[in-house]
Amino acid sequence: MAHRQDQQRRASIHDVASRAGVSAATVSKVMAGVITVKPENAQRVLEAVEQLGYRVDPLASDMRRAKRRIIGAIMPEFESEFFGQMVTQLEGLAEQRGYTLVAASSRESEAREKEILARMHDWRVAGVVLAPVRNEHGPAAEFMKANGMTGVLIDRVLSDDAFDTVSADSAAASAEVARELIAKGHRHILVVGLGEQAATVRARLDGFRTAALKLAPDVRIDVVLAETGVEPLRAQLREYFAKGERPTAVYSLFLKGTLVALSEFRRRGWHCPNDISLVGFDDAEWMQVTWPAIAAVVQPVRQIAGHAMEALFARIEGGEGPAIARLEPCRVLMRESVGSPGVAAGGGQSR
Amino acid sequence: MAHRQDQQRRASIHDVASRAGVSAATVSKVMAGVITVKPENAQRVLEAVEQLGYRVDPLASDMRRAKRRIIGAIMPEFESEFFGQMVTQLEGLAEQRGYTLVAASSRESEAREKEILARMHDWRVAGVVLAPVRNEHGPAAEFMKANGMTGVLIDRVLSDDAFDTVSADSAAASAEVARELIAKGHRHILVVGLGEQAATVRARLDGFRTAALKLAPDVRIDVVLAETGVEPLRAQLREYFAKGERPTAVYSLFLKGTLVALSEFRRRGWHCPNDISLVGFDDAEWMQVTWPAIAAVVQPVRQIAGHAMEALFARIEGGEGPAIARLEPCRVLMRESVGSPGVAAGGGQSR
DNA sequence: GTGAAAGCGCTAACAT
DNA sequence: ATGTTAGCGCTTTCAC
Repeated sequence: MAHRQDQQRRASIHDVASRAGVSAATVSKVMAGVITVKPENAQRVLEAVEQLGYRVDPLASDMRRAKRRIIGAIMPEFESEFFGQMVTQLEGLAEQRGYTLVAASSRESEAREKEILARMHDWRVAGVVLAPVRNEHGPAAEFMKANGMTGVLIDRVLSDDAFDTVSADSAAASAEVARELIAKGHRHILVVGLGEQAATVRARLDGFRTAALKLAPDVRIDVVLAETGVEPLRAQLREYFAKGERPTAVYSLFLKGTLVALSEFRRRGWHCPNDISLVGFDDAEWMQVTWPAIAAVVQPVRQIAGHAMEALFARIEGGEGPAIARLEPCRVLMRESVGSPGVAAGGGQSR
Repeated sequence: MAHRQDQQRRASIHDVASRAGVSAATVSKVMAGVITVKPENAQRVLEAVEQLGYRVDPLASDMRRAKRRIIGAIMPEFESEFFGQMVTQLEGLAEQRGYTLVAASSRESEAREKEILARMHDWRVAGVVLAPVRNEHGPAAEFMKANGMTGVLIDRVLSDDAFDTVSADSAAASAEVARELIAKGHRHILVVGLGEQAATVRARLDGFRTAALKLAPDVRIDVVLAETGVEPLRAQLREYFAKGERPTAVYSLFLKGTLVALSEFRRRGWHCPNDISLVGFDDAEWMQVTWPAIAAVVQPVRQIAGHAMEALFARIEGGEGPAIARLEPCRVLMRESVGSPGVAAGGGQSR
């Protein structure tokens, strides 16, 4: 059993050194795993460490180094499954390399995003994984550039010339959604999104439109894009339907949009898929247990996190070269919320 | 505009000092807002700070202090709305007091929980907000006690004699659920939960049972408690229904249980509320947009976070006295998933 | 192989 | 009011 100096001041490297009868420098070497220490001494150090319950103070240790072994992660929010999983993944990957992840939420505010980045710079983090609120051209990326910070951009980005980027292959996934909807016979489709998320929304919209028009030149694609915020989107959507528009399917480009669409369907008494079909970008656990289950594009969180960290550490360890942009393939899960127009679904809905 | 030493080594307190023609100590005082500095000098310091883009290194600054201005937060997971909101709240509250929140996920593992705590101790955090995997008696709380760490326990706890605790008033909320279900005429109710979360589950179950039996002594309450993990719960639930049991309502004591219940209903082709009613502890955004909307107990995240931080900082600032246990009142949202047995719901479900 | 010395960037006592 | 001194706990030359 290790005896600890409970409640007391924690043992420092000097305590260990004197107990082991060596210098602090030697203890430091043993802790760092340097092999040039006489086995006998190493043994005594290890014993002292055990007896005193000594542990290296990571912050003090980092003081002397150039970069601290801390990775900063900035997400637009923590409340959704996607970003929750992302943080969990990033945390694990950082840990594996002996780094600590410090995560912060920009709460969908670019101003706050920049403040957090400044704080992370103060902390002299080794690198940052930034999921920007809008896109790769925000003030945060600017700040990172201006201050020579090393970082990787993820999610709401396409590519950048200063930083590596990793995101879901929005265009390809959207094209697949288009194929599915067209194949089911949909010829009037509404796409909803948030203009704020510029590049990503563009990619998703273009990917969808291009594929859809190619397969069915006569398809009508309406677009409701709110510039900013979920509530304005709700209002615009309500207005759109109030005009009497009656698409047979809705493709939502982001999770909150899917929720808004569902709640607008509720208001009007429409059921999926009989009255209207629905597919959303971003999957969530609940989508497979509701009736009907909601079709969704599943983003490969693990791959995004993995490749982001890979790229980040490559840069931290001095990797040079032009910024690379990765697109990770998504899976499209066509569930019960999608049907064919004019064909009542069997099973679930009607009783 | 501030001129920064872009890319270069960041300005240190000495750079500022020499540029302002004062000593580092004076700069330190100015930065700390000490008023005993001659206005003229303070002015020059501020100018130098501006010109060099100087910012205090919070870690270096903390080296000299007893406690570091870091708060650790340990959550069982980041993927659910509840803990996501919790982290967001805690982050904001820590920030307000000039502290940085470092959040970590124990991934529902007590072993990992303890490891993280040890790491936080290494970091010499000023305090910890711990949402334990099981309850207040786990190895993590033990570790905190043994090492004289200051902390607050939240969520899956009731009370403790070593640490302040803050959690939802599970018993009261469950009693309200019982009242609602009994009032609707339910006399055969299934409660599902996770035994792991001992104290909390007990409180929820007892609160429910006591209230229900008081109002309707003839009520039959079945209980399916998996000891550990969601999948075993699913299996037990399946077995329960396979026996031909047919309660008119299900009360799930935690979010994942609600999802499992819904998916089991799906398997059997049961709809809420006509075939069976459902209420779950823990609300989520999607629950109000599905059809039917799912009834839920809403935990007061802000209050829990707020009071937890209040208690924590009181201790950090030397507050003595016996540990207090706070219970925060919940709201119960009875939505469409709850009906009366034998009475078909109007509107939504049938078409 | 090992230890003494010199800091990392900052703050807190103590003089002045 | 300000500067000097002495570290916080650690790592890292660089002699020995």
